[in-house]
Amino acid sequence: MPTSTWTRLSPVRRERVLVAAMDEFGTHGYSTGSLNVIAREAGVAKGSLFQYFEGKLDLFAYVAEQTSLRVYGAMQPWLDGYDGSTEFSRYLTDALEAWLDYFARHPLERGVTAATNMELDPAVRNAVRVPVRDIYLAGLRPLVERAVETGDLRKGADIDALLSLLLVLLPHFALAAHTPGLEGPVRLAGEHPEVRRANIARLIGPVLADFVPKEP
Amino acid sequence: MPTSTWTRLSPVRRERVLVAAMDEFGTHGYSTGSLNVIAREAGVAKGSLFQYFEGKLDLFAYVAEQTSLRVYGAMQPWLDGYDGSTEFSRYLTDALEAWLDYFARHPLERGVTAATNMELDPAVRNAVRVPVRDIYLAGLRPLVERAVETGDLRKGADIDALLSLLLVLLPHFALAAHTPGLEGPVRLAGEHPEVRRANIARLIGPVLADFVPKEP
DNA sequence: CCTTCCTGTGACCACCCGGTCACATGACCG
DNA sequence: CGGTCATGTGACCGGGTGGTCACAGGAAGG
Repeated sequence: MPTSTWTRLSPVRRERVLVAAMDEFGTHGYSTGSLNVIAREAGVAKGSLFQYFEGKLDLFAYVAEQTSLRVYGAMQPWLDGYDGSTEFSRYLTDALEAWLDYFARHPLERGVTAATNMELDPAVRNAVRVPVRDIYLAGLRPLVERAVETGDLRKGADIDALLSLLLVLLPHFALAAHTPGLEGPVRLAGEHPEVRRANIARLIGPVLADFVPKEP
Repeated sequence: MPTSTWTRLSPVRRERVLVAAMDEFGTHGYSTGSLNVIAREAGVAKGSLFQYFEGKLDLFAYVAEQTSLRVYGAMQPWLDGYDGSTEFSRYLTDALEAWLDYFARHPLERGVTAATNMELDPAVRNAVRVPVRDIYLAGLRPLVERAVETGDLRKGADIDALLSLLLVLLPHFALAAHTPGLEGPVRLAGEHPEVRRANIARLIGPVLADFVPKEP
């Protein structure tokens, strides 16, 4: 948790520090990220960082939390906007396209998401990855449950299984296009938007097939 | 690539260095892993490491390659053993159970696999993750193609899509049970083997549903 | 005016890093 | 024996790390 000094800070100074930290941690990860660099890029003395946060881990946890809130906020219209008026697999393809676009256009958030997902140290992961997963779950579960209620997903569908699969696929989709070695034969960084959209459908379609109602 | 000195080394000494490096990199990852620790744990002078490898990255790449070969070798019976005599989803569930067991019983290989998958630095990923993905693909594609030939998977199934999904799910399955924040609601670290097996089927079943022949 | 409190600062600390290199050891060979 | 070569060693190097702390500046309030 940030100190009370941090909360009293001028918004511009806060933003400068936050952006510098997102950039550094997002580019180099937690352990390799440097507080010296963050302070320099933010135009702030290193000592100041320790007046705002308890230490490196505290700062990283704050950065991860703020980032996931930004991402969550950007996707909120999609989470709220599902009303069963379109087929669920069509809706999900649209949402994933927006999801990919968001990370393509927000490299800072993408970097921090990558750093959060790829952190190895269990202590750091517990401080950072576990809370983020719970934020994802809190957003996705109501959506899926609503889709089952409206009959857009099959009654009796294994909701937990679908959520588990989405929790694997969402970060993958967000990062695969920009992370060497993550992409399989079906590419998500294709030049043409139409190709990319078709490929999203190729990947998510089969996963959903067992969850949608069977055609009579 | 290791130096010629390395190849001339006594097997015991090679193994001591390899194990120490797997342990250190597997526990702390590439950038945080320490050559000092590796040398100490292997009972070898630090200078010797630089006679065996060009530097830290060369050693890590070697460790990653050897590890993926060990893993590949352990799964080879499964890759070769598929003969279409059992339903494909049943076969894959069995294979994934063996996959999970292997990593549960081989913490060194699991650690290195995690470090390989979670490395953030693009230069390191290109040296390490991309080759490993190609090894996976080279093992999986023939298997899937064979299953389509035997009719165990639907004719005209989108093989590339299935491979892409497997490339996401396999490392996830290997690591989720031991990595905080990776597991979704359907847990793979369940105490009872039967529960774990059922959960594997809950996750892989829906993914395969669209690829198997439709029941008449 | 002085005092008090909050905030900002960067030199400084102990520590660890990857990498180097001058030297020791010892096997092999003429 | 002496000479050569491959190998092993660890002190040493420059550099970067997270974190600390004595001090400076300035606003508020008496």
